[in-house]
Amino acid sequence: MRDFSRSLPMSLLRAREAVMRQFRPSLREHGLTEQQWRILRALAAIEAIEVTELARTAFLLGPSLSRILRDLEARNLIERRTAKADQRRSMVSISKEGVKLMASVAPNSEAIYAEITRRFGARKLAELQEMLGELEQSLAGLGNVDDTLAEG
Amino acid sequence: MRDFSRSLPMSLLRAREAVMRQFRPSLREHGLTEQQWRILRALAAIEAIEVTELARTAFLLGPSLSRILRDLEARNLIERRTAKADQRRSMVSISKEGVKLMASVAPNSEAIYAEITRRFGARKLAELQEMLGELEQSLAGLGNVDDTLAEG
DNA sequence: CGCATTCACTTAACATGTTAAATATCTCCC
DNA sequence: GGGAGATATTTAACATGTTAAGTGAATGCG
Repeated sequence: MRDFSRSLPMSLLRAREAVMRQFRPSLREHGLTEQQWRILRALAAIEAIEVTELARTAFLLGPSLSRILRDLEARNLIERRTAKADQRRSMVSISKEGVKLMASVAPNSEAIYAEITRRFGARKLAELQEMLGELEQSLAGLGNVDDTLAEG
Repeated sequence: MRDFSRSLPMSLLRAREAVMRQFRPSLREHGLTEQQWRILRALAAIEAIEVTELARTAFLLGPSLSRILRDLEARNLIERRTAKADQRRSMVSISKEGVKLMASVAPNSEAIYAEITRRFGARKLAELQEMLGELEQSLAGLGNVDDTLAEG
């Protein structure tokens, strides 16, 4: 069997960890996890958004998002109101406090991102992201592997 | 601020998820998580290994590994014995049952990996992994960001 | 209308990620 | 050889990942 430390999943995992390790300490100083930060950033770019759509944008599963929104709301970093037309849906938006917190984290975060870009190279970074996107695309249809390959 | 859905961490996260989504159902049928599978594969390649070294190989943090080893041992998929020379260390190895389980999962896993390679292209896959390795390398030294960039 | 179905979201249960602290053992140096 | 500090591993505590089940509201169709 192929040396698993050279497998694609491991390469992706290690690369992502190398990147995230740069951001986590700074986020932590502001009492934010990586996922909470993703949510705030997604909210900052928009007026208000439904929970399901936010899950798609921030790339979080529903249950995780549900918990995190509960906590962020308790910290007054976000606001929620039920949609008028459909009582099932709730509209989420960032609060004034949330915006303030983002403003205090963003410069640091930007500086780190800039340093990563500088070290790796802007062109290579663009190439890498292009390839990652293509990888995602090429696996997009391959949803139900177990129907075709599993047990085979 | 940069559209976060196009950021490097998100690209890496989505790409990895696209890949892992292919493997999880098959692993799940055998009662294994992604991390447990990584450990078994790491163990299969070697006679015995210390916990700390295994953590490095399987890219898991100590506390996670500690819990998982406890569970795998309870399922008789691995074996542990204390090192003679140093009572602090414990040597971990895969059990006969573990080997058997691996044998039952590996073909499926290999088939999925082959299909991913086919779809994305073997050459591009090699290029991608090369770039991921370079990214990791370029951030290797950048350990203590908060000493140089944070609060700046 | 009425009710089965679908939908949006949450809760539950268990596994892992992450940091800090605890525990046990070993090493070194006086 | 004895105690301070280092090391290997585990435990604790809290946050998220993952799948299944629950809850309440909307929808469709007889």
